[in-house]
Amino acid sequence: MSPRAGQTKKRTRIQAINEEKIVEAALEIFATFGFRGTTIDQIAQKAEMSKPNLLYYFRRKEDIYISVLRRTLEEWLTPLTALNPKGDPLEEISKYTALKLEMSRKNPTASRLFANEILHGAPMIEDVLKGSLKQLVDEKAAVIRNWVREGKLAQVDPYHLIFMIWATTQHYADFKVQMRAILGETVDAPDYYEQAGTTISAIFLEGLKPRG
Amino acid sequence: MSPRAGQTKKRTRIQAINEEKIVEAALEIFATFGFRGTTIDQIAQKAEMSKPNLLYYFRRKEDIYISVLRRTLEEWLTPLTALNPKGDPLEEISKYTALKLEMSRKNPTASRLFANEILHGAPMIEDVLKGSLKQLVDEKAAVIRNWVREGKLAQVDPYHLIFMIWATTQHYADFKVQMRAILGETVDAPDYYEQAGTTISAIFLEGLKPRG
DNA sequence: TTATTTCCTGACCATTTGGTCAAGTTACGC
DNA sequence: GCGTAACTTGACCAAATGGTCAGGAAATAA
Repeated sequence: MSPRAGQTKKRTRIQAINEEKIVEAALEIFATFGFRGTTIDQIAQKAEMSKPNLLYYFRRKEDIYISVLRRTLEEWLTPLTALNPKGDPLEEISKYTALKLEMSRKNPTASRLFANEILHGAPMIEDVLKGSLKQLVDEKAAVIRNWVREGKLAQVDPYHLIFMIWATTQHYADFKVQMRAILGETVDAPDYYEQAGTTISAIFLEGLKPRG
Repeated sequence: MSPRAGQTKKRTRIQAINEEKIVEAALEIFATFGFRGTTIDQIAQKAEMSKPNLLYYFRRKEDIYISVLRRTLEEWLTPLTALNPKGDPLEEISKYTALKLEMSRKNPTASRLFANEILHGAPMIEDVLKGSLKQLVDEKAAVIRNWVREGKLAQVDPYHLIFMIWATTQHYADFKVQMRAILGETVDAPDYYEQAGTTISAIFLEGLKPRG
């Protein structure tokens, strides 16, 4: 019988290994070529197995894609959960921004996969976006709104602030090709993301106005 | 004889009309489905002509894509050229940011097309990125660097600042689906981009630190 | 009007690709 | 070791799709 990946039946040893190999291979291919641009053969080759064998674990191309997406999305949201209402506002936001930037550095592929899906209208994960994502963001937006109310932050809209942090940090994964075209190999140097962090942090905290 | 779109031969009246129709239709389809995800038939249908007829004007799918991309890219870069070295720094940057945000509002399709191309490694426009784009950005980065040196701006890296402005403003086109999932129809209300502009502007100028 | 160039189309083709299947092979519980 | 369930594969299929082509229709120059 076919194993029906995703369902929680007894997963055999080989099943666990192969599903992992497939999903890992698929992440990179999908992120590079998009859903339509990816062929099952490509994934199979990267995962070092035959196409029919891959299809034994995931009946449809779409199943692989969704599997990869959900895993990625979960990982992608984790940093926001760590935003602590009891912590120091500026410090919490700084930490969150740094964490997101670090993720763009360490796992740009995941960011690109996600960006690609959103860009094309998020047909496969609309429910997650309107569900757990919305819930989490609403919750954290309320936290930020409180901080503003208490005078611990400048008067800003919490949602737009969150979007701005996402945009800024994910840009370093999604648009790295453009950055490399402009800056050359600099973008691959070890201190590039450090500089980015410094600049981003400075602007978020102090703004562009010069201070005496 | 085939008309060879893009070359400057005598373009007949009908040729001009149809090429325009094709490119316009293609922009939307490509932005939504990506290069591989788009079929010539889709474009032909949207442009209200038969597939062979479309292929009479553009011999290959790739030709249409490149044509659309170059036109978009050009339009996309224009605002940066307006950054005036003699103007007031904070005001110039504010104006630039507002202009980019306005473009995201008015022409999100173009932004998404461009984002998609970069995301997939910019295989078709690498030369433009490393050429005219780089040149323009280098030039404007020097302007910003001067402003910083003269103490008219806080100490920030000009390139990272430019990237941050791009990221923030384009996010409102590229990730609008995500925003809509979180905020609902709010994002389609007339004052949504106004709020965005206010928040972005506030943060870029003043930062998040509360002021007495 | 007529000749010629441009424009347009239905029919067609080759390739790619998602997905199936029958039949073998391997792993594993007993 | 043995039987069964899990795993693997080559061969195959149907649909989708990029692109061609011969010939007809329309525009336009003479």
